[in-house]
Amino acid sequence: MSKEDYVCDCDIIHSDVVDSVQRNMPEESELYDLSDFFKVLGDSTRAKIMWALDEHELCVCDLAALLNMTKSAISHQLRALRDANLVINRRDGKNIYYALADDHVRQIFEKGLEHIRETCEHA
Amino acid sequence: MSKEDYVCDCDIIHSDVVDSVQRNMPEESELYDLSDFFKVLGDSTRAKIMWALDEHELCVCDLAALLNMTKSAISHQLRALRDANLVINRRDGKNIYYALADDHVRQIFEKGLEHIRETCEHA
DNA sequence: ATTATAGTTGAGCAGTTGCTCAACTGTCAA
DNA sequence: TTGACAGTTGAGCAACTGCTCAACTATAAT
Repeated sequence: MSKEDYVCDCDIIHSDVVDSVQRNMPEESELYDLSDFFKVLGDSTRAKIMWALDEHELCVCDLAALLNMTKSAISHQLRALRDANLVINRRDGKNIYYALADDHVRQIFEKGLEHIRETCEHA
Repeated sequence: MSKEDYVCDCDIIHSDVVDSVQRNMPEESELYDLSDFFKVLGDSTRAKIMWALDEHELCVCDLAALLNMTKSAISHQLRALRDANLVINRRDGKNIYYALADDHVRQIFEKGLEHIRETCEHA
């Protein structure tokens, strides 16, 4: 790959380091999936839903009442969370109950909370 | 708060559980900060930058060459990462070197990677 | 001083996202 | 079977986001 092939508008300063990092780089698709994962947590409505489900299994109506939003709005966000495998659901009669998908998700979510609490202290 | 004050378009199914979760709910601002934190990681360009900086301290030009993007585009994203306290920088002559802010950030980022790798296996 | 390169910044545009609205399905009770 | 309520879905709109472009600052070399 010659210099002309780069969109990059500068000389390469540390080509040895860049090459080394380049070689270790995960697949494009993997970092894409990773950012998609964080993107789902990166909305305050979904963060609230995640926090609530971390406390207790809840149905759509419960979440709508808790966050004072419509069932539709909640349902749209739950779909995003389901698609990202962050929550699971089960039907019981007319209600559909949602819960966090697994402990891994719980850990990341709680570690995030820890982080911002620490950052606030130091700021 | 009477039922009429709710935007929510449904009866409250489990008012006892909802009340209990409501009481434990962190401040609005805290969950807002948390989602902002995840939002910053929720973009593939920023995820790539974070991954690269997890490997090695790099200057803006290095990152531009590595991701084949303009300095401007990289700089804009680095600003977002700086504002969120995810990276730090130091000037050395004409170059400004960026690195991950702390181990906490590193842990969350790496835990996220673990998670999506596991999820892919199971899917 | 002048020039060159590293990096930042603000405006602007195209693409994305979150909510609303209305129409729909699924389950239960009378 | 009919009505009521839980939940989902797709279109549409307003707000937001990431990149480009051009103009800017900062440092170093001549």
